[in-house]
Amino acid sequence: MSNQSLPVVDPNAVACCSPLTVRPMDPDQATAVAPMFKALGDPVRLRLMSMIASVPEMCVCDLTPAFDLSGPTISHHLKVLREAGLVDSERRGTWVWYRVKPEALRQLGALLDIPASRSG
Amino acid sequence: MSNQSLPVVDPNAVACCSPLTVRPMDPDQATAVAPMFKALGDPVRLRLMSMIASVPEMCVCDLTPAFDLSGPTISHHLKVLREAGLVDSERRGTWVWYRVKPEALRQLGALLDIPASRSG
DNA sequence: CGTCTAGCTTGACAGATGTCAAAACAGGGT
DNA sequence: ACCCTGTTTTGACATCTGTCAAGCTAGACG
Repeated sequence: MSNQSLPVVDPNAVACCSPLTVRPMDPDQATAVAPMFKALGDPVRLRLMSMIASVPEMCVCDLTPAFDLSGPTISHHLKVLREAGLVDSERRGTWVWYRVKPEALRQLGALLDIPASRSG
Repeated sequence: MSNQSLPVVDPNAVACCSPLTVRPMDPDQATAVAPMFKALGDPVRLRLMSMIASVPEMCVCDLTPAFDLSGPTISHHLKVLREAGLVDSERRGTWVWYRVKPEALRQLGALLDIPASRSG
């Protein structure tokens, strides 16, 4: 199989991530993306996300004590972020480390972009 | 009262809207912003938002028929978007028109920005 | 005033969500 | 083998959410 005719930019991907302000989202894309926004729609998860995003990676053992919440609850919120595709986790020895998935952040950011032609 | 010593940029506002990736959000900001993400965290509302954002303003009468949902349900979702501060509505005669609030979109977009220094 | 249309509010209900306690699981150290 | 610590899973429960039907309000037009 040759890759000689692969387009440089997948046109589907362009439609997929063009800003909200450019064209109405099709229902499938909305269904795909909504869980990411939903995952960020809780104050605890938003803080978890920003704590993880502020550093290369973060141990659960450093996340949990920042909240007045039980370990299982933090674990639950981390699972929601993970299943939304916003973060990845990896166990190394005793501790579990979380990292953001920058491409997910970029996709959401792209959706919220306001093109220069609409900045009024 | 003179305004001679007003800072050009409110330092609080900077802290308020610096990207997630720059520093952990403080709990108050997370509580303030999460409802906006939450409002976008439903496929119907995400589509409504993008339909409204794609044009200067949009009549409810043109939004409702785009969904297989009752009028009250659409009205409910529009109320959620309105109370999250993402859109404004105005009645003019028979119809009600919805507009996006660009500054809200910009605030969320800014939070998701990935600074050039972190683009790896 | 009466009536028609557009949109919102209320009430009800099934299903989802946030939380914790208890139990289970994973590694490390003794 | 045993326990200790860190993390996740399970089960339970109160609250929140998405949806619709029915009723209500606002404006246009006779």
